[in-house]
Amino acid sequence: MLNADQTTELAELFRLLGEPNRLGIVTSCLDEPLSVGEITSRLSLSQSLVSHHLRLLRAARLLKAGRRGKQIFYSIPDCHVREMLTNMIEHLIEPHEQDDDINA
Amino acid sequence: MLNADQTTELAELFRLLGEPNRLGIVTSCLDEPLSVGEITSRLSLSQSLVSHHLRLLRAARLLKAGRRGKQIFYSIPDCHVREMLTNMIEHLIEPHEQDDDINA
DNA sequence: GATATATATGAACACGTGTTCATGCGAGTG
DNA sequence: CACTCGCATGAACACGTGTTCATATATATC
Repeated sequence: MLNADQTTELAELFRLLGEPNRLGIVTSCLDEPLSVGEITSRLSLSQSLVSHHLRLLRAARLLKAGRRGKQIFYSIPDCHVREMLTNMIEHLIEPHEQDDDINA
Repeated sequence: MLNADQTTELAELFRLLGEPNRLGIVTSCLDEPLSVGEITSRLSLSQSLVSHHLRLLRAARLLKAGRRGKQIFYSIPDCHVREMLTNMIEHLIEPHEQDDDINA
């Protein structure tokens, strides 16, 4: 299916989305590009923290950056990321009996 | 978009997929249900480790378990998980100039 | 029922990582 | 050109978490 390196690389993407604040940053950019300041105030996080996270998300191409005047706006780079998030949200809200058990 | 609790819950799902061994376990079950023993030998991991990971994945409904004879087989529970993985893989292999930079 | 096989669980350790505080940098503006 | 605003970076700490070793459970088979 996937070799070890690919798996590690893919896991790295998921790991980035696996931190609440970071995921919040990504999802907040789903509707419209947001400036760093906007993200900071909407999520009530320190500006430093947001910047640290944005750097990682940008590097992984989970967000893309673009300057508009003084500010830098972040947005979702492609449809795969968007659809992936959609699917995961659907999985989350999907009704489910907690058949955690072996018997299904 | 998503409230804080939903974001945390969703992040938890991604966090689980964000560990290479765990992601390997999930993706190895993409094609066909696999027994714990099969997973253990294919990924060359300790049986204990695999079981620990399976427990978490099962609880998060990223995998479902079913007994067949002596063994327990794990498989992907629904289409959302499968599609989500597909999208993420496509995002991974997507050609990209490393425009990590602000200028796009 | 006893033994073996397949999987699950618990405790403990080593390590990575999210966060903060302080500071640096660069583009726009007067 | 100096100044400021918006964002980025670096160091350091506190905490969570993946892994292993040892052991427990449960389902088949004899």
